[in-house]
Amino acid sequence: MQNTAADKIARDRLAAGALALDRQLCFAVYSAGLAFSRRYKPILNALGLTYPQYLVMLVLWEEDGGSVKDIGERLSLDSATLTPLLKRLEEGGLVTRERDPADERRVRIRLTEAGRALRARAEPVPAMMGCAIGLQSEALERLRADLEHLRRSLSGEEERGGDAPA
Amino acid sequence: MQNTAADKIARDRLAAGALALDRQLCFAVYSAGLAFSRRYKPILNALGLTYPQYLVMLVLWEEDGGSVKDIGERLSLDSATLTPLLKRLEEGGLVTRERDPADERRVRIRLTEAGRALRARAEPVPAMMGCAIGLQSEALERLRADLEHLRRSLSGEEERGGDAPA
DNA sequence: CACGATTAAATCGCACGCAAAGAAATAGCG
DNA sequence: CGCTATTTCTTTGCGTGCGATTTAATCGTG
Repeated sequence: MQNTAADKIARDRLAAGALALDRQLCFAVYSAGLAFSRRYKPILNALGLTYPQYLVMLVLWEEDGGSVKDIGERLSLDSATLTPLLKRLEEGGLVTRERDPADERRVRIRLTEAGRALRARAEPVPAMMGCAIGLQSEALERLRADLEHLRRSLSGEEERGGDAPA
Repeated sequence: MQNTAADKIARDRLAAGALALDRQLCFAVYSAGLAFSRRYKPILNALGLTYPQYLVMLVLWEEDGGSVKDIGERLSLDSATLTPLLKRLEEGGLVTRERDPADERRVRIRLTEAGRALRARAEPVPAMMGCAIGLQSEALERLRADLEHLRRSLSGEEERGGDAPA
């Protein structure tokens, strides 16, 4: 595989096409997501949480006592992911898992006292992360909103304002 | 945990704080990333690739013959992630893995004929994904650029007013 | 009430993503 | 040259994500 100059030119022209890594929105999102989780890791480590566990705790701090499915809908994760994660939170003493007496199919997740107490220690986390981001809050909010729109489009939750339903 | 109306109001005020899930940029990125990979899955399945494998192939289609480290730097993934992934691509007959004779620490990754041929089948993928996204291309590009900036900030590649070489 | 359909979790298998430790080769320095 | 430090890749272990399957409970219909 010797590369002649002509070969390289030919490859570069192809690379400039639709498959160019650097123009993939998906890669930008993927890569930013990894960067986020790496940045969060040492901070959340101090709280004894992984990044997905932190997200689950955010849900619970807003709305305690939901079922596994409820939490899954909030985060768009399914029970195959959440069940083991929630068991680890339970082992860590942050939540309890109990079958709902009114519907034994459901498992209700409730914060323990330790789980609620952890909220205070998590309070400064967003500000700490904010320092790591070089964007003004208006730009941040626009970016967040664009991503939410993107997620909705990708999930097929089209919300008509221009997107013709198939 | 009976919820009185007062409790709920108290919780909502807390939820409106910095820890509110729906105002976390990190969650928007995380969630959009998962939505992307779910959307890509059936398409890439037809090519016999996972989503991270697809990203590696994008790199190789642009620049063949790099080392594991080279690919890792392009995608910001380390060799612990890439080694097994590349072995699977090798098993699938898409790449070869050979120690570099000039430096036996390196493993050079090269596309096989099948690996190069797969490019043609991948060509329509971006257009297929484009249809799934409800944004104009200008907005898309702005979003992509914002995310790239975000990734850089998070990775500590700060470039305040241009990339200051360390 | 019976019984098939649906729903909610759990379980299993596989592929990441990464920290930590290990192995092999090279670089650097006296 | 010799020896240590560094670089590159590999391996191991753990925690996600998720498809597929299983189990148990509830729903809907007759």
